[in-house]
Amino acid sequence: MTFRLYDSATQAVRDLETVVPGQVSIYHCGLTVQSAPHVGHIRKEVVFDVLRRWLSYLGYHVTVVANVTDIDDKILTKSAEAGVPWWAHAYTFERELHDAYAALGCLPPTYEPRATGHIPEMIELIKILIDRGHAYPAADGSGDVYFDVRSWPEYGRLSRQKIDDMEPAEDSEPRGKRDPRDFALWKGHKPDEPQTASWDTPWGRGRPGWHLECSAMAGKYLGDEFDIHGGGIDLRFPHHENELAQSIAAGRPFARYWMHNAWVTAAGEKMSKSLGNGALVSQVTKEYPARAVRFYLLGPHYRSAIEYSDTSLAEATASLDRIDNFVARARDLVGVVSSTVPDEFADAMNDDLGTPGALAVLYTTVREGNSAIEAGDQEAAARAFSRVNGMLEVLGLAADDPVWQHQGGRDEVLTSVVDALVGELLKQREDARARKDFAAADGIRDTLIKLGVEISDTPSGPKWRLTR
RNA sequence: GGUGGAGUGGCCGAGAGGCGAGGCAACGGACUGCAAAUCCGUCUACACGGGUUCAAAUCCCGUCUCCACCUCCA
Repeated sequence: MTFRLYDSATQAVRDLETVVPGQVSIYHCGLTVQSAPHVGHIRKEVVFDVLRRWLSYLGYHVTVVANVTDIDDKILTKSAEAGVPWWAHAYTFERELHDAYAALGCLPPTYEPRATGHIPEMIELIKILIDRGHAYPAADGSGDVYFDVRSWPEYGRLSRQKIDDMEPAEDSEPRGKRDPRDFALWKGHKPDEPQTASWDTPWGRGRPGWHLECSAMAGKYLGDEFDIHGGGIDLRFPHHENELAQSIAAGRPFARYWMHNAWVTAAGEKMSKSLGNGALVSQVTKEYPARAVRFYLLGPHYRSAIEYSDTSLAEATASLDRIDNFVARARDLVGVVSSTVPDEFADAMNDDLGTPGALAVLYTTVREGNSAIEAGDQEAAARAFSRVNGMLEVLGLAADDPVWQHQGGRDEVLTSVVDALVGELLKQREDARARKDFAAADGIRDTLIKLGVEISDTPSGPKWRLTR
């Protein structure tokens, strides 16, 4: 079975047919580094990380590009308010973005270009558009350069809107536009903006428009035609519509598939900074294990909205805990095994990245594995263990995946010391149990539980594991 | 006004004409000194009103409610 993906442009699930056989090129719009990322932002990173891992598992050579928008209106406004240079502001939150996606076990993109590093590519693209009659410098001499939507009959194709049905922009000072829906490719420098935030062009000093940079960078790193263009569903219009128009109007075939993830909601409403309901990644990963947060984000399908709540996070933590518990028991019984992936899991993943179905297979396999352990069936336990390993690896949830190693707590030396200490206490507890001094035995157990060590009495003696 | 999406059992969340996704919680049982963990079992749902069909959560018509995009947004 081949990998199939829902393409927002055609509103259909289609078999993945890549530009170059055996290779997949993916561009997903990164963040504007203007403030700290919340769970909603990071959902996109996790979704595309799993996509990338799955395609790699299928044998594709995957190239992922995610840009960093390090210059825009908000960055200029906020940095001015904070009294720091705009680029310092941008770097600060770029680092926070990196911390956030690393915290959730996301591999860094193959290339992560910054908008400000690609001004020449953008200027070149604007030239092509002007030459072809699809762009023009603003009539008011502001230095703005606009895309002429009326010159491009297909404008609105991606979001299936007709130009005349769209609400005209509200701010609408005409600003030298031919049509209110024309969007800025380039923004002329304004006197109150820092000189460092503008570059020379044939049309005067200025800075990039948001839409243009993605077209320019996608073209540079992935070529004129590439496979998958992704981002949050809220980017479909205007951002992706505009990217598509610019790129195709410039003679580039651009993306074959458009993949959009739904948002994270809080109390039913889209998580966003302006509503003040954004749960910061840095905060959430303090309250819940980072792997559990990732697990939570993979529970619903990527095209469904996902509700953020303490209940959901607590549930995800409990569920992952159960899986981890199986992994620990299985490793204890059968040692290290190889990794495989069950067919049903592969089917679910191949069907538009169906993580909910894939997780159902994971749970089922865990139950089968636990049953096998109960029954003392080593062979069946090993089989289940190897499948669980394989599934966890593909989902980026394997506890021993290098992406999690940087988050403390599982240091080897520390673990061996704790192991010895807990072992000593368990020996004392066993002695107490042997002389039927259950009060003393339970006292030791209660202490350990309080410290985050869970005890299980098994036929082969007591076992322990960390619960946090 | 235009475009897109949603309403599923106590809660979360899949599915998208027929064979009970799954998880969490709860309860009952097995196991245990007691627990924990684990396993087995119970909880048979699809906003509302019509219709099509041998068969509808799924298709069609209508109604209600909610969310999102059309302005910066993952």
